[in-house]
Amino acid sequence: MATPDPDRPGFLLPLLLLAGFRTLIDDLHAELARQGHPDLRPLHGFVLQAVGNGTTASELGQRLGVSKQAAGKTVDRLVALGYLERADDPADARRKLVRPTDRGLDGLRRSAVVFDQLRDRWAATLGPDRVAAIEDDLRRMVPADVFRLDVPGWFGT
Amino acid sequence: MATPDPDRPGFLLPLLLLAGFRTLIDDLHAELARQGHPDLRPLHGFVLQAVGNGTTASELGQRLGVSKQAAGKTVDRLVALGYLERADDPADARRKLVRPTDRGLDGLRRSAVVFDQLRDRWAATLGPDRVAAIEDDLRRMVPADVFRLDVPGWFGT
DNA sequence: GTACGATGGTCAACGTGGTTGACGAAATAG
DNA sequence: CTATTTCGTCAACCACGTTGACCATCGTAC
Repeated sequence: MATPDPDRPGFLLPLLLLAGFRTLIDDLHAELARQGHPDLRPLHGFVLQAVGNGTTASELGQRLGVSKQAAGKTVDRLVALGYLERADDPADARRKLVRPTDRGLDGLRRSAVVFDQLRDRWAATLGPDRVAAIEDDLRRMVPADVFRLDVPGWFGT
Repeated sequence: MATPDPDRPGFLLPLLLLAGFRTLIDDLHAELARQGHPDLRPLHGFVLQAVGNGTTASELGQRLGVSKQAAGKTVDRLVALGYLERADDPADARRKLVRPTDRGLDGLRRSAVVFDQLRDRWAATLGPDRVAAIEDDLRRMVPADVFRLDVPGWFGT
């Protein structure tokens, strides 16, 4: 059975939250692919956001809630794709700074624009107040330390 | 930066939807672990739901939107964990029926109960009407073919 | 100034959840 | 009876995560 059992109303909520998320993410990446970023994966947007203007792999791992090794591997892939670059830290020979490239910044800016458009589309259907109400409600239900990115288990399985 | 840029309001919605989903799933599995199912992973609930009273690996793959090979591997793991069992189809020697074991049914029932309790908890905080409103709104925004389970990309990365 | 603990990056091995391609066995269509 | 389709499986691979180990470097304490 594909759709959840109506006798189990609790199944509906997580399913719809996931479906809503996936809808937005799928729309985003379809649009990003059209705009010259076909190899940007759902994970990458979060990583680029977390990199910001520059960090290290360890700090990135903390922000994303994963090990520094996992963060390092993800950085490797994004470097290979041309979205990030590494540079030595002149002040500390152990640290390697991770920075977005121009392409990385372009992807990030386009993501922001597309997400804004998608939110507008939701507002056009549901009304701006209901979208804001969903955001308010969810913000009340998710623990503050889950809403921040620096907590384990944000993505992936 | 961990929290999204407030100048980019669009980032908020997907982040909160994911956070809401993860909060429910994390709470569910913390409770399931307490109730004797510590090795049930987030994915497994969907799979058990999709198996229902019995299917084959191929059909399961279609329902879950993944390849039959991926479905087969997941069934392997759930068989090893004691949640599913395979049996030959007397009517078709190619097919192998996949059925939940008693333990699988127990996990499924407990998941349903816990999800219902979690939804009640949300209703106690937000009010039953707002929870229902979130469900209604999300149902309007997700394409029907995404809400059904038999579409690619439901879980995982 | 040197010894030492904490930190940053990397390597290796592994687990899980996916993919595609190939292939044999069994059912079905002509 | 033969051709095609379907089911299950094997193999190779990829993305993303884990632990454990290790070395280089930094900061501190003596």
